[in-house]
Amino acid sequence: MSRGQVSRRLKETLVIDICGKARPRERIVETATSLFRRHGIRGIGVDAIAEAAGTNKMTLYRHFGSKDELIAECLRHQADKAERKWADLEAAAPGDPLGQLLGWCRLAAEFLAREAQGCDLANTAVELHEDDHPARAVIEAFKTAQRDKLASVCRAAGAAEPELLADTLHLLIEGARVSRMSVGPGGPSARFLTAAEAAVRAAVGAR
Amino acid sequence: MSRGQVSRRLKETLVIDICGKARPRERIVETATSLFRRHGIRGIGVDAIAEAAGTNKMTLYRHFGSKDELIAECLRHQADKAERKWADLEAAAPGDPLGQLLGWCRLAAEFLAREAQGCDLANTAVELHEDDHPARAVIEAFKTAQRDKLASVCRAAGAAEPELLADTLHLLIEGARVSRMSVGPGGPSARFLTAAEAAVRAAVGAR
DNA sequence: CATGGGTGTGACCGGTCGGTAACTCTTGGC
DNA sequence: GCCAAGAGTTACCGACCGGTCACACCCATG
Repeated sequence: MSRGQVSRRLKETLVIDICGKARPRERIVETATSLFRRHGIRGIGVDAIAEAAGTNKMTLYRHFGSKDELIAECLRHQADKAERKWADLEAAAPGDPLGQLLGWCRLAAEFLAREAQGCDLANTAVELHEDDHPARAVIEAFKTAQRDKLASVCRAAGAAEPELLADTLHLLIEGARVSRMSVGPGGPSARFLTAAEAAVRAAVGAR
Repeated sequence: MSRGQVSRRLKETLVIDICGKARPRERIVETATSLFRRHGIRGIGVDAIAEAAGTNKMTLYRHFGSKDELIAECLRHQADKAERKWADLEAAAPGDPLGQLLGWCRLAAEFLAREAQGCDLANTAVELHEDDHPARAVIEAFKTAQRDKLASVCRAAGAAEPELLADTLHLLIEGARVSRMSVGPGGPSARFLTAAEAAVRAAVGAR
């Protein structure tokens, strides 16, 4: 009664307006990702996620089996999204690895200035404490892949020590994101771009 | 009954053997710190903390009022401990700020290799999501103070851009600690010392 | 028109959580 | 030896958690 009066058709329409996705599965992933971000993985319940996604707990469990699997799925989505960014970088500066590297620095700095949250993957790694959690493999694979991609671009750009430059840039961005969560955007993370560009310049010489 | 048979005197003795502290308040802080580290702040209950500290929930609440206040107190302890390290650094290389800076790099790298956990303060910043949580002020003050101390040493060491060097080193160590939690000690965090020393060398010149 | 897969609903389970109350016991300082 | 302060014990509260169940429902496909 009361809220249940609204016809199912109308409710779905409302949800589509809010979230832009018709199928429950994707609505759940999208909604869960943003709720995990806002409240932390342990800070939001599956019931609240399902309701916010305009569906219910049963449908959620039918799709994902457990909250832990839902977490892993959300991270997989985020990882895919991040990996697709490299294609944009290559498209923006084709055949110019140094340009791609500097583009990566600029893109990371923009994201840092715009978005309050840190990296979902890294944050989850901090929040989870079970070694066998399904999300752990996703996190490790993603972080390793990101660093390796960075290293290959550094190598192509002719850096003196490409592995060291890649690790340095990786540590800088990772540190900037976590620092932003501790002291906000006015802290050391504001100097990320300057620090990163200096590291690149030192390794490949002035442009 | 059963477990309660052991006299209070004996129980306290056992706890002293385990934890090295006689007074409940300090045992609780010590125990809570290590349990928060192992299970996460939301992953361990006050009851379990009290029991592990060889006391009980009522005593815990009489001392700290709430779990949130206990969290803040634990972080305060950790912050104090970390701030005391700077005195050791100064004592090891008195009047030699560059030596202190390199000593800081080496100390951080050693800690990184030895301890699996990241920074308790930073991890808590990631885990907590309430803006008005009592721990937030502790975290922000500590992180800011650490960066400022780093900056003053960089300045004394004659770095070309002391603020930038301090931010760079801060981002590197912060990134190394969080990276270690994502991909373990074999990842980019293993290159922290090399990257940090390179940054110092570039700003101060060869030693 | 029939059917079956995806979906919605509401109730329920056992467990855990942070926090409180009332009472007893122990101990150190006077 | 007394007494207050600190500490221990037990039970309890209401809320919420992840997860399951049985059942009704809608709608596209045949």
